[in-house]
Amino acid sequence: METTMKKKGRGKATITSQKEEEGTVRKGPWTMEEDFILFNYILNHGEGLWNSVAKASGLKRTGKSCRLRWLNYLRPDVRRGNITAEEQLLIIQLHAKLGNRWSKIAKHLPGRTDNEIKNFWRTKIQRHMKVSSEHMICSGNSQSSGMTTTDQGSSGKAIDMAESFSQAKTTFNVVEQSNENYWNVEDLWPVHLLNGDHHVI
DNA sequence: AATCTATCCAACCGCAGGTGA
DNA sequence: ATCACCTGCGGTTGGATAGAT
Repeated sequence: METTMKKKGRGKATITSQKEEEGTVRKGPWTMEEDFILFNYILNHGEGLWNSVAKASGLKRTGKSCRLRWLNYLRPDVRRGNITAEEQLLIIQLHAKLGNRWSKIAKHLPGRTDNEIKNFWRTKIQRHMKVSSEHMICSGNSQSSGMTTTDQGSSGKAIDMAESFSQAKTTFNVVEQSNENYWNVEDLWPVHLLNGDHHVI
């Protein structure tokens, strides 16, 4: 499995203040220790009731934050990186059908999170559409498609995208991501086993 | 080597819907 | 019917990193 966790902090980094240390809500990147606590708690007690999870586990995080961390990162079936060509095609087709219903789209892609798909769409597909749109405008072909780079206009265009995906994927140059500087979620498992729960997923 | 720019993506926020009192 | 709380979703932010200059 490719479930991994980055060692280095990413995303919003809210400096942990003295106040936060003293009991208020913590924000920003999760530490490995927090991941470990949450991971073990959920393995022992199950998912759901996120506010209870946040309180009972002793994490100074909101229930929302715990839920997000679990769903997007710690869940054992999360697949990371390397969105395959087939997955890309599926995303394009589903987006054409469902629009920005990322969670619905994610349900069709086992192991992929709505956040990951959303990020993928925004950073890869939308940009590709923008680039190809500009290219068509430059070459005088924009009149037939009425292109736009917004989501509103992207669904119809996505159908074209799907149709021309075979060619596109050669130029997409997407997804080959490095997994260096990651730690594995599996790294957390042995300790969990030591805690006496052998029902590993 | 230093600086600038573009890209990635984890995590936040606000809102809406569901549920129970 | 109303209120409060919880959960889930979609949009956005901004720090880290890679690549270009």
